[in-house]
Amino acid sequence: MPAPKKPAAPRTTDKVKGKPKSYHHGNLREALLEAGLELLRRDSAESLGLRELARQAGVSRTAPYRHFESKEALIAAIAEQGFLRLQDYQDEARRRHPNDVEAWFLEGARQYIRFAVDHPEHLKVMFGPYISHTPGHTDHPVYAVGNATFGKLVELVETAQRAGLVRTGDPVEVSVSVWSMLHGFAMLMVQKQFDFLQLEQGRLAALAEQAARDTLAAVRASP
Amino acid sequence: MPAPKKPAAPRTTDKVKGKPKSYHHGNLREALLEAGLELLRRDSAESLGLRELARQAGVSRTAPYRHFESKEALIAAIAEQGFLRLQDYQDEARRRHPNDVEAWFLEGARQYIRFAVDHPEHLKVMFGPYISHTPGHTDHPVYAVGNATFGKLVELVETAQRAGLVRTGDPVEVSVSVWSMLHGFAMLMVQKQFDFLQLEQGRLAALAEQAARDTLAAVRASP
DNA sequence: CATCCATGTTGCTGTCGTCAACATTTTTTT
DNA sequence: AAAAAAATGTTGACGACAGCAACATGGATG
Repeated sequence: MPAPKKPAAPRTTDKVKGKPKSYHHGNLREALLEAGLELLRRDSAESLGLRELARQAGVSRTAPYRHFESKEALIAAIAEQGFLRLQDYQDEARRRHPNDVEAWFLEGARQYIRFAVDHPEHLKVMFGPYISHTPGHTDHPVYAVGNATFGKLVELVETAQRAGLVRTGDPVEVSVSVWSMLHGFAMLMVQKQFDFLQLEQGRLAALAEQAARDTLAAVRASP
Repeated sequence: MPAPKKPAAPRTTDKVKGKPKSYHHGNLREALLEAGLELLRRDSAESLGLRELARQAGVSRTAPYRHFESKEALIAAIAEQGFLRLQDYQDEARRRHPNDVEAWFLEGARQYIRFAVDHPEHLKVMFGPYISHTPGHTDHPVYAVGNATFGKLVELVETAQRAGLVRTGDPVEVSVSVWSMLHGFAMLMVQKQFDFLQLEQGRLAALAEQAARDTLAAVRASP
């Protein structure tokens, strides 16, 4: 009874050292995505390069091209992960408050910010200038996933409208305002643009809570 | 009566062609900034490189280093210009409605978005990931100018608070919400993130106006 | 077992940012 | 006015990068 399959990684975890002589990596694609996130977390910027990633994965410089068409494609793949994770965060908000639209809305806003706090590197890649938005590139999966994420927001807004919580009108228009507020706060925070305010410990959390509440206030139905 | 001084540019405007044999450019610093904006406008992205700029200015590759310490310093200088211009836009809002706080506030919001529409390349550079926010870099003039820009917003908020238009509380906290909303909308727009909504002609302007109104709603004093 | 094909490698080209050393022009000092 | 100093521009070089082409390897499939 020979082992029928070996889908798992033959290489366990060898970032740089330890080369178990296998010519094929076995799990390079995921290893590259993981290394990419790791790099973004540490170096926090542009420095992310295919060669560097290859090095981290213990593989040769052009090996990544067997799994990603280009550097941009790799970054787009990471962004795609990010959108999926953000959707998880949103689902969690809905799960916590299935019967209270206002609580759901507020928690959704908090969860957006929480996602930014937990995964800043994902957010930077999702909304940074790395992914080209020129027509022709828009067939990459990341766009579909991004759209779906926005779609979830629109659903929430529609529900909130039906409940009389949020002002009437084109739900997409309302959603754009909501998105703008949360996106703006999250990006400014993640990019450390609030640092010059010299906020004391715990003050940022208060700001985040206020931003969440203000997001609702921005689109709340007038009484 | 010999001409006492020649502070103006001996080279008029020669982007690539026409080399009036002068060894010194005479106005390289500004020429580089201008060329940088031009490049950002066209190529709309990362492609901005010191060598390319030097080429555009009709000068040799490392000449820019006599005026900017590094690529990042040049970008920071462009960003600085941007903040100053944004302040002009804000001053205009104040000038238009000196005696009506609500109109001033709304116009200020509109002017922020208008700045984004008129000068997207500036905005991208001001808030893109090009300028390092790690401690040690924060001595560049761009930070002071950026702070001053935020300070103007805080002033407006304080005035609006005194007039009973905007909710009480730490004006900085309120300002952060206002900034987040406008920044979020402006950045999403400039980065073409609304494109997937397939907005019809003129629809974006409606979205912008709504965003401006929602910004006020977000922090309005409860009646 | 022979073949195919996905995967990984080495070699190369053209680009970039930046440093060092040198050249030229302008300004300041003697 | 001559000489020294400062500002500005140039060429050469280094290391790093993205990406292409040609080649190598080894597991999967007949």
